[in-house]
Amino acid sequence: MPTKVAIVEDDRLVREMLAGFLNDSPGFRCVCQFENAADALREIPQARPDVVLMDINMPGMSGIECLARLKELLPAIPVLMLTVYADTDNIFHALQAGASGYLLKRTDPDKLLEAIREVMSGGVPMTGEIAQKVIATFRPHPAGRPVPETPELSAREVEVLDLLARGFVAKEVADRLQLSFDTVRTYIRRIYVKLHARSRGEAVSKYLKSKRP
Amino acid sequence: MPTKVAIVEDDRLVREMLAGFLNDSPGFRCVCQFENAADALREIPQARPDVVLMDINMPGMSGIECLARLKELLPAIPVLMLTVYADTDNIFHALQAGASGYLLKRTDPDKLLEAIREVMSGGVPMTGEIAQKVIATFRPHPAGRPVPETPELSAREVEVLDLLARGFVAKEVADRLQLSFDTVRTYIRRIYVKLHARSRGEAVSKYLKSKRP
DNA sequence: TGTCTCGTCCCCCAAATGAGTGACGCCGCG
DNA sequence: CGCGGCGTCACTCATTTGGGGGACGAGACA
Repeated sequence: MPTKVAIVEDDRLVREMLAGFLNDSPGFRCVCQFENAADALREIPQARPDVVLMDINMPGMSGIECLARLKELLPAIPVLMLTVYADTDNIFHALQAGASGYLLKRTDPDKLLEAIREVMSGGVPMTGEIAQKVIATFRPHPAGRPVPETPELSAREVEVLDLLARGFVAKEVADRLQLSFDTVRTYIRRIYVKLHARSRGEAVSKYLKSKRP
Repeated sequence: MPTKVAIVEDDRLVREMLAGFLNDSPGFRCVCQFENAADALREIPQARPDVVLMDINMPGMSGIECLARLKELLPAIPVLMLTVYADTDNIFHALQAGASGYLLKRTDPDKLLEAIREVMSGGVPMTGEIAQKVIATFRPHPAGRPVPETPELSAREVEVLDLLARGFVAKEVADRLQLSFDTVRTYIRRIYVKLHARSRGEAVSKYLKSKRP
């Protein structure tokens, strides 16, 4: 019985070429394809593929969000992320959400089949490029601790974050710290990048947790 | 030597009547008056009054914010809050920020002098009406614990807050919980009221602190 | 029975936020 | 000596938020 593959990819061309390629490869079968995350979430539980190939950049729900939700429905299903970008942030989020592998789209087709086989046998395939970034993320800089660390915020950033945690809005922080509003917003943005956060709530929560674990 | 009083009050009429009244009262002296919080913050450290009468409702910086900052500059100076509103929220914030007393403006003038005397001798004067609300705030409902409690959030509210702490925005929370966007916002608003918070950051911070003190 | 809290949803509005850019000077590390 | 990180500020834009309302049914509690 061939390995049943589901494809989630908004670009029709890429999607169909991928499906075609899989169907031409002995031992693989594309059993369903979706052009958006919502459809995928709805149909995949019925389709019961063995593995999902998921694009990250899609209009509407992102592949990472889709991955996270899919994992709630079907925790066991392996999902391979496919993307054109090798940016640390997406990698981080995808792995955190339970991705079973992370491939760049420019990966050559044979490697893709290999990766699917690998994932089916419990591996976590990723290109060397990605693997490097992954280990970099988990080992901040020097002689590393093995756990994901809070990237160290600068003193100013901590000041700002602390005030945010105490309920002040950006404008009030600016007043208090005698800074311009835009400066404070710059800090907040940098904090988000460092903490992999997207909102006040997440930043504050990670900040507090890093203080008292 | 008379007690030196500073007045912060935007309403000119009220301010001057108050000053006049104090200056007519033996043992009291209004040494400075300000029509806004910013001026007060700038001048009060120089003027060195014995006590500050602070209005809450002022355009621009509120009396509570002014109080908080003043306390950073001069932690020892007693500040009496004067307000027309007896709403729990302002009381809560003012006391938290270090107010030494909380009077309603409709308090009769003699009581005001008495309150100033009381504050000067280390007391925390407040009208009975206020005092009631204060104790109510510190003792949620039944047979009370003496410490300020996290008002218990409902199960749904906790669910929402938890997702907020994990970085989801209201819309995403709605999707995840299968609720309408407006419903989620209603929860968030109720959470703010219960937690005396004004933002994601403050709510999340109080929530996490209540879980691990 | 009346009054409350919940859970759910709806509307409006002004202000705050996030995101994307861009810029400039300073400092430290290689 | 350049490059990156930091601190500082500016501008634009769509979206989200916070803060007001109001509404209705289901239970709880009195």
